[in-house]
Amino acid sequence: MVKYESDELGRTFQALADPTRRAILARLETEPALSVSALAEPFPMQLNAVMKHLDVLSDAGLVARHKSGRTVSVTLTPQPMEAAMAWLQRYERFWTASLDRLAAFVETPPEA
Amino acid sequence: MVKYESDELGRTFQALADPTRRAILARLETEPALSVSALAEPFPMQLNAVMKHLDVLSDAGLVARHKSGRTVSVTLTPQPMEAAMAWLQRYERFWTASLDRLAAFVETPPEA
DNA sequence: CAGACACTTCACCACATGGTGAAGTATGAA
DNA sequence: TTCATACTTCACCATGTGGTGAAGTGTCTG
Repeated sequence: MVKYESDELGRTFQALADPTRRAILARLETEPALSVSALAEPFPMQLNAVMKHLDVLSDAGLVARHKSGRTVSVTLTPQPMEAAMAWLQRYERFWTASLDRLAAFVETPPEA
Repeated sequence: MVKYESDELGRTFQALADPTRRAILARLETEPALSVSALAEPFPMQLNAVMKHLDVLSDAGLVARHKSGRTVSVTLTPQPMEAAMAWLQRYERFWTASLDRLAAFVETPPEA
């Protein structure tokens, strides 16, 4: 279980897997620069916990923190999502054009 | 840390976060129905470990298993990816049209 | 039936994750 | 200088995750 590799895409998906983190990103979509405490305020958890989520998000490159004075403002840097979208896009054909073909595969014997 | 909720989207992203599982899905994209052992063969781990990955993938609804005789064939059922794509798509504007506007946000003081 | 084969399940392990409370560190204000 | 504010870090905890080896189950095959 070494996980020494960089695996950018993995960190992106991992970061997106938590509902709290998705909520943080969703808030930053409409309010483009929020302080850490403003971000944490709506959540039913301690500031520490939100900090850890922010650590995961910035390790994944999805947000950036900028200290100005004693407040730290968090901004969206969603470029890593582009790679995630691109990865998913390879499967798009399965739920658009050839859904019936997929259904056929599902019923196909294993040696086909 | 209850995690009682269903959180379909979270399970999807969680399933996609592991490189082994992404490799499994990638293989199923081109070879639409593979047996469990055929799927496991290229990986440097025991069959058990691959089984656990398949459990995660089928819990997320990304693959289906169909037993026929003593072999089990695994097929791609990537519908949950559609929701994941849709979620990501909300952020698409940030890396296409208004990248310069994003850059401006990054430099904006926190109270803006 | 006996045995191989394909898969599943069980018990276990090390490390990651998501939370807590409490203490620590700058920085702005009185 | 003193104190509150805004984060950060530390120590800890329960549970989840990704792997192992070994045993169990159902299905062909000789």
